[in-house]
Amino acid sequence: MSQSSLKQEIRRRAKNFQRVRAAHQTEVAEDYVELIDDLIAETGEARVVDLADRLGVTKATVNNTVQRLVREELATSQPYRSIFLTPKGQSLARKSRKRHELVRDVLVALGVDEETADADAEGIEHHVSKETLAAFRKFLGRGE
Amino acid sequence: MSQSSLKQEIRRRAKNFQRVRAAHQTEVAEDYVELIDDLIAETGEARVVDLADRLGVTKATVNNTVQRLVREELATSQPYRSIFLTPKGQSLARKSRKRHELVRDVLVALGVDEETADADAEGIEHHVSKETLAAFRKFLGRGE
DNA sequence: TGACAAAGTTAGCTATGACTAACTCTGTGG
DNA sequence: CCACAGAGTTAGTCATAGCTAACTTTGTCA
Repeated sequence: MSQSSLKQEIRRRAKNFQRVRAAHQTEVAEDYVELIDDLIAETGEARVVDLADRLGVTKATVNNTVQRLVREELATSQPYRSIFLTPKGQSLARKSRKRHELVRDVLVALGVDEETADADAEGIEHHVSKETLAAFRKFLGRGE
Repeated sequence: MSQSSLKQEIRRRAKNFQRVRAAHQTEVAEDYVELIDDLIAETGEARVVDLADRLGVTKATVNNTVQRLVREELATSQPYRSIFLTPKGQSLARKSRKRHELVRDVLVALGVDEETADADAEGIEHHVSKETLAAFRKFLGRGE
């Protein structure tokens, strides 16, 4: 490999690490909006205490994060009231859920048991590119 | 679903989120030791400046993280000298590389192009359980 | 109707992991 | 043999994301 293409390769990989780090910052938001959407569907409202229980964190942590979601215009909240999603938040929630299900289904198709597949999909889903999602859909025979 | 199994389900999912968060804390360490191992193999030594270039961060950031690796007994370093892995660090590096390659190969087998597969594997590899890795090996016909 | 439990909030702490800027050390080429 | 460029380090800042402890608000039921 030439000197210049070696440098290019190094830069390409660096960009990739940067992409992964960026994905991390969106993960939390995706997990929250998906859960908020679920809770509203299941119980009619999304409360701090329920998010805390389901995420395995304290109410204080949920509060902090919800404030970030509000700042990013993914959610709305009034003091002492339950949390709602903005249209932007809803669309992110649905996109996240679909992606989660696709990843889980691929894992199951590869022979992973359902519970493990669901658990692993939670970590994996945030790092799957559009191209890979398309390949997954094709693999499962769900159109391109 | 009964009340008690609903609660169990909630606890199970909370544990899973906690597991994913814990995985995040090991990701950085895994990326570093893998790169350090690569650099030593390729160039004979692992320098701060090369790690910084390849990870897309500054030298200061690399320094901080290397100190954490030393604290966790994954690496050793003397001031103004290059970085080495402890046996524990080497074993983590090799485990990480194998896992990365396995994930990449599965993605390629599913029809993802090589460059995308390698890029996505970087984010995904840290969230794949033993069970799923075993299923991947079986899927690729590489023994159980 | 008001006490109190449950829910929500706030304040203040920790660690990680990123940054810049300013510094020191190393080692090599003139 | 030493100047200086390049490498490494340190100090100080910021945001995220977690925690506990202490507080306030809400809403229910005796």
